[in-house]
This record gives sequence, C-alpha cells and structure tokens, in this order.
Amino acid sequence: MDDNRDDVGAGRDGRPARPARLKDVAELAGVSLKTVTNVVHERRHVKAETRARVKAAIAELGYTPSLVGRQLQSGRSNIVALAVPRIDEPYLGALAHAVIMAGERHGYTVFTDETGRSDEHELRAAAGYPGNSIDGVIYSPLAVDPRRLADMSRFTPMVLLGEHLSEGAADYVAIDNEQSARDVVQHLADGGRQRIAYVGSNPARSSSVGQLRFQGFRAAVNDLDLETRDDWLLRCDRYTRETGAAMAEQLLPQIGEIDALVCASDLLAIGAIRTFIAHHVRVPDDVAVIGWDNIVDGRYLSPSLSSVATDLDLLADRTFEALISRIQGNRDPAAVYTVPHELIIRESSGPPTDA
Amino acid sequence: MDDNRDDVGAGRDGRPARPARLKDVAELAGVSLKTVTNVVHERRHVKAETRARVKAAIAELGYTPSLVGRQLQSGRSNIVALAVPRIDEPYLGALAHAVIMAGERHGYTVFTDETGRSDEHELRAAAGYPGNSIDGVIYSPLAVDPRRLADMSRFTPMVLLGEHLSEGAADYVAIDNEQSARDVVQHLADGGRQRIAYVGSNPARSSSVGQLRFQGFRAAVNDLDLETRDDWLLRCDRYTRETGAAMAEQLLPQIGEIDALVCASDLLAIGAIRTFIAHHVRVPDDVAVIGWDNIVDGRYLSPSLSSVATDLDLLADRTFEALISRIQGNRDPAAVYTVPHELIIRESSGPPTDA
DNA sequence: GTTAGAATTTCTAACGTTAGAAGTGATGCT
DNA sequence: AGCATCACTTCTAACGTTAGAAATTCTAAC
Repeated sequence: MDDNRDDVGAGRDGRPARPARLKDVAELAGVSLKTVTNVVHERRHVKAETRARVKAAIAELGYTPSLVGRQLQSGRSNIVALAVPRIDEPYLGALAHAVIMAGERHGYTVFTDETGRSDEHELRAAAGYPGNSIDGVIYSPLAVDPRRLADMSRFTPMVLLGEHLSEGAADYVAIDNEQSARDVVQHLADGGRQRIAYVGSNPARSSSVGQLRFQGFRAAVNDLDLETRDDWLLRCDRYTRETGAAMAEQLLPQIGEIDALVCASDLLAIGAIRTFIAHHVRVPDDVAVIGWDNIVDGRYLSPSLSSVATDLDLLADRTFEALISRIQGNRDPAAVYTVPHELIIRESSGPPTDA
Repeated sequence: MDDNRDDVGAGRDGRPARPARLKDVAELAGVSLKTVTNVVHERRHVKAETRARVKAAIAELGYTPSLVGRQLQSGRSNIVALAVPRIDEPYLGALAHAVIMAGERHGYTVFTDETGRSDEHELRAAAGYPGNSIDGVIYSPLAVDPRRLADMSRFTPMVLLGEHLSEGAADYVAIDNEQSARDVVQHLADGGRQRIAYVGSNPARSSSVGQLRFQGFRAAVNDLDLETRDDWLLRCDRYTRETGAAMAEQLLPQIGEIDALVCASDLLAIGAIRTFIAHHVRVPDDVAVIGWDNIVDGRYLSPSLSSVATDLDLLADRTFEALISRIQGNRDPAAVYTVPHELIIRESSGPPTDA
C-alpha cells in the first residue's frame, strides 16, 4: 500500500524519469490492473466509457507494455535468434535480410547473432541461447564440425541452414546441393566446356555443403564422360574471396588445360576471377567460372558472375514454418526441407565475349 | 507452499520438460534462494562446503540464470540495438560486424535490427524500442529525414551514425565527411584529373552524408580551380549499385569531357563502373572512379576500386564509449565524435593500366 | 558459560505483466 | 420479493531473479 515513485509518464514538459507501467495507467484511470490489460488486449467485458478513460490514460502517459514483464509471465518472447558465422559476408547478409523479413511475416522478431568469433559463441547458439528466452534458433554453422554439436538445444527448437547434422538432431532447410552441382556441370558441358576444375571440396566434413556440391560435381563429370584430373580439384576450408584468389593462383599452371572452374561459393569465384584477370587469363574466353549463392556483387562484376541461386525468401519461409511447428510442440523426427534452386547464367560462364 | 513441477533439470536420460530455475537448484542443494545467487555471483559469506554443494546442484541441473528474470529485476539488459536500414548492404554488414565485436569488448550484446522496411520500424528504433528493455540504441538512419525524428528516445540513450541531427538530440560519430571529399578531389587532381563529375548529392537533406561530401567536393573543386559544370553533378537518393549504374548511363554523353567520377558510396561506384565497362569506357584510363566505404567487394573488382576508408573498429569503439557514457547517466549536450579516414588508392583512380 | 561480534544463511518484497477466481451491481424473470 | 443471470470489475498469485533486512550459527574472548 505504498509505491509512489515520482515523475511517471510522458508529460510533454519535464522529462519523465522512467517509462510508465501498467500500474501507473491503472491509477490514473482509476481502475484495476486487470481492466487495463483487458483494454490493452482488446477484450470484451469492458464498458465503453471505462475503455475510453483507460485509453486516454495510456495516451497521456505514453505507456508501452514491457516485453520483459510479458516474457516472464508468458514464457514466450516471439523472438527467434538467427545465428550466422559473420554478418558481413554477402550471402549471410542477404540470408539475414530474408529471414528478418520472413520473421515479420510470421510474427517473429529476429535477433541476428554472430557465432564466428569463438567456440563459445558457436556453442551458445547450438545450445539455444540458454537463459535468453528465445523461442527458437535458426542456425547456420559454417565452420564448425556438426559432430561437436551433439548436445543440441534441449529446450529451444532449432532449424539448421547450411550444414546438415547427420544425427538428424534438427530440421534442415536447403537447396539440393548435389543436384545443383550436376546442373552446373551440365550447363558448362552444354557450353562446350570439357575439362573442369573444382574449388571447395572438403572431405573432412562429409555433411558439408562444399562436400555435397563436390559429390554432385564428380558424379556429373563421370556421367558426362568429361576429363578429370586430381590437380584440378582443390580443397579449402574457408569460402572467402581471399581463398578463391589463392586457389586460382594454384590453378594458373593448368590454364590451357582446363576450360572451366566451378567454385563452391561466389566469394571463391570472385577471388578466382580477380586472380585470373590480373594474370590476363580471360573469363569466360579462356576459363568459364561459376559459383553458388548468387550474391548481388556478382551481378556487377565484369564479367558478371554466373551462379546457383537460392530463393532466399522461400527458404526463409520454409525455415519459419518448420521452426514454428517445432515451437508449437511438433515432436516428429527431424525433417529435411529442400527448396528449389536456379542457375543464373551471366557472362562468366557464357559464350566468349567480343572483347 | 506447493510448487512442484515435474521433470526439472537436465538428467541425461529423459528429456527435462523445462529449464531449471534458481529455486530448483536451491531445493536440490537444500539451501535458500539467496545462497544460490550468492554462489552464482561469486560473493563472500558462503561456506566452502555449501558453495561446493550448490555448484554441484547447478551442474547437475544444467542451470543457467534466466536473463528475463534478471532484466526485470535490474532494469538493465546489457543489450544494445543496432538499427540499420538493411543488413544486406555491404557497408552496413561490415559496420554491424564491427559494432558486434566492439559490443563484446565493452560487455554488451548487440541486437541488429533492420529499419528500412517501413516507417513504423524506423520510428520504433528512433523511439528507442519502447518496452524492449534495450540499454541503448546505435542508430544509422539512411533514408529518413532526421527532422521527422523530433520525438527521440526519451528513456533510451542513443548514438547516431551516418546522419547528423541538427537539433543535436543525440551524439554522433562519423568521419569528417567534408574533409574526406576534399582529400578525394586533391588525390584526383594530383593524378592529373581536371574535369570531375559527382554522383550522390541530395540537397533536400542538408545534414545528409551525401550532402556533406558534396559540399567538400565543391569547395575543393573551387579551391583547386578545376572546371565544373552542372550536368556533371548528379543527385540521387539511394546509394545502390543500381542507381550508380543508372547515373553512369546519364553521364555517358559526357565521357570525353569528364575524366573522373566521384561517387558518394562504393555501391554507386560499382554500379557506375559496371555501366562504363559495358560501354567500353575504360576505367581508369578514360575516367577515374572513386567511392566511399571501402567495402571488401571493391578490392576484388577489376579494376579494383579506390575508396575512402573508415576505421570501423575505431568508429564502433568510439560509439560504444559515447553510448556507455550516456547509459551511465551523462547528461551533457550532444557531442560529435570524428574518427579518422584514409584514402585507399587502387586501380580505379590510379594511373592508366597497360591493358 | 556468557556474550559480542562476525560469518553465514534465510526471509521477503520487489521488478511489470498476465489471467483465473472472486466480487459487485444491475437486469430480467417468475 | 426472490433469485438466477449477465456484464463488468477487482483481487491475487504467479513468472525467475535480486538484495536488504532479519535470523541463525559460529568463534573467540572474558
């Protein structure tokens, strides 16, 4: 029976010292707490006259419900975390954008977190951000061995992007990586390319995206009876422009033998093209190059970069559907959702230019 | 005197139904709540034997403190929001990365939000995310008229990036945009460029970054007695590759007159270069091009892109210092913090190539 | 064997919200 | 008049944490 702190609310003159609470509204309107929540939640059983009075009080105090109070009460936050290694990678930035937009469509706020800094961050994400009252996690491990993530999120629903956990601990949404690689090889063969190099396999992680793409690549090369040599196949862990540039450096002696290069990501391809051009290797005339992710930068490169495109909006929607189903209690075994991919053919893998 | 819900904690066999609470730990260890918090917070006045018992209970139950409970209790969350228009813009992605890293150094978790979707989002950010128990906001308005943001965050400390509010409602951290533009012009003049075009001014917003850069540009052109013509000065609102490509299209008839192009952002420059190359305008031989932001993609472009670089780590650190000072109650008038910039000269504004 | 004082622990009220249960009038029906 | 029904409102206990105040136990000195 006490509890009067001064300077409540948002009078337009003196700055109020703190945000208004439900209780302040109730006192100003002269009603109980429950009546105010009833008004806030637009419930029946509130007389029009009372409702008006409460609404006026809310407006006068500039009241906004405290989400913390709500979370504590309800146990729900309507927040999901998106965990990506680095937000400044173009593909992951585009992915984050798509997920944020999809979150909005599905009534969720998306909290984007970077996990690439340390093992600690990665594990926190994998554990579902314990203590954080996150309703779910959308997790894109890029550099971590999924087998390390055995003790996955016990309480927080999770959907994986990018890396498939063989244990099937969580739902997984992605394109058909193997098929997309076959499509890439087919496209190059259609353009008359016969001797194709590959950058990005990493046999150490059998479930990795790069490995899946490599499997598809090798299968297609086999099926189409294309020539292949071991020193045309370069492995690398990091799919960066820098790595791509370094890998292309290694391929320079093979130029003249190879006539196409498949890179497991656009960043690798961009780095490779940079090296090629610097060494007067013409793209696509001498070597066709193609990557994955269809990042915007590829469109503005010269030559513009061919790439395997994922419909990120669709991927993000599927991801949310799966995640929401888990949030609502779905206990089925982990599922794999495949979203369609599309080959975007631009200059880098097209016919020779006139230049 | 009741309150026993089943399936607490993290027994390794059956899945526990919910995360363990402080109370569960207290009961298992046979002590009071306060003793458990004392252990959690490493306080004195806990017998070694008791502490061991509590720690064992914590480990057995896999207890993690609920941040929601803490926030409610303390009113602090140690979370700051970073509000940017779009996370998939390269510069903003790099900025977000730097801010997240700096946040970690300063003990804050950074929640990145996209505000570019709607006015509603922009205003929510400007109001300091009312109801969200955010300790502070780092706000980078790109497309909004700052004058609309009169009713700024009443309760949430805020630091602005990118756009300076003339009212001085909030601290502002940025490079010296005007001086950087002078440096750009000086550099081009040093390279023998005489007739320089500019893309990106927007006189409608006098405080905008593009406008500040334009002022510096014009002043330097004046000071150095360089030729200037109105149709060499193109205005635009959006600093995208697409806009840059369209602006360059408009400049094509002027090629031969102009010998350099200053773009208010790297994205504009990348779009412009793409258009130039497509029309066989050689960069830098026919036209030198330079931008701002030093985004990574510029390094791997051919020709690689000269740019004004900001030390983002430094900028993010300054931002946090300012923000934390406000969080701790600093009520000084809004300040402007300037971080150094650096001209990164690459091929696009260098001497003619051999090609 | 007391007792002051320190060391350790417990009790309890808050933080802001929500919703079930209980309470108050007013209305309509017999 | 008596009573059930309904609309509306209040009361209260939770959600998980924290920390001041109060209570208990221990230690050591007399």
